[in-house]
Amino acid sequence: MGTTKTEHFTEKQNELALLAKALGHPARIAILDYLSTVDTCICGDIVKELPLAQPTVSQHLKELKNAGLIKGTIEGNSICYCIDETALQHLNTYIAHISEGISKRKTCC
Amino acid sequence: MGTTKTEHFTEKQNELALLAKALGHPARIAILDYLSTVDTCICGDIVKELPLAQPTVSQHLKELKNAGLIKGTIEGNSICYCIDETALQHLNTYIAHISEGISKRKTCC
DNA sequence: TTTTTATATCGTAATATTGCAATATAGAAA
DNA sequence: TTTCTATATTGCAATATTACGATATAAAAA
Repeated sequence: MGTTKTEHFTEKQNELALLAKALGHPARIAILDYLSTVDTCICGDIVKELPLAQPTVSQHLKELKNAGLIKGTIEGNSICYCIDETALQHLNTYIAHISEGISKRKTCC
Repeated sequence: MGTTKTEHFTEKQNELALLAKALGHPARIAILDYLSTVDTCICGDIVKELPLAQPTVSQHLKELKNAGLIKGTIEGNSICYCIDETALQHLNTYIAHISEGISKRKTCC
């Protein structure tokens, strides 16, 4: 065990879970926070900003990239990372969908 | 290691990460999906709905409850679970905040 | 070319998560 | 009370995540 039984759930449920999972670490939230406040977005700046070693930050960046939450473009020697809003909008749409669903039911608890 | 270094991040970052983490499993997304479509919300129905054993579902429900995403009320013999929208709204607010931050910067990548 | 600078990957230890059988608990029904 | 029904908890095996030192890679600078 320790393995999520993804095969039993819908593709959408799995996708949303992966997206949320990528947001489920304070370092990754901190990275998004930082990226949303700066004009330039060089990887090295993120490493300096976070209280974690460079390989650890690199790993978190990879996970955010895998989830589609950020994208990176090579800029000479270094890499420019920035937020891809599309993925975030998916989450927002989902939450809105759930809220709408609830508003159509009787409140039970 | 294996332990998240929460002490280095802000309270808000940690809270949001915990919230997102709770959403970061397809079974828990499936539970929210289900709760948003039914009027009654008896725990047993959720167990029947999900392709997981009862103890596993119970564990997922506990995590959703810990994150404040659902609440449960005792209803005689059984328990009535339902979504608490407040937590979901926190996530939505955060995403909106990030989006707003981005729109104020020059697009870089 | 050699060296520096920036980032990624590998390997690994510590810890967390997932899933379930077995069992506990507690209210309802008999 | 005894039994049934609904849910939670315990214990454990399998796997995943987090963090980082050491190392690789690759472009820039010297």
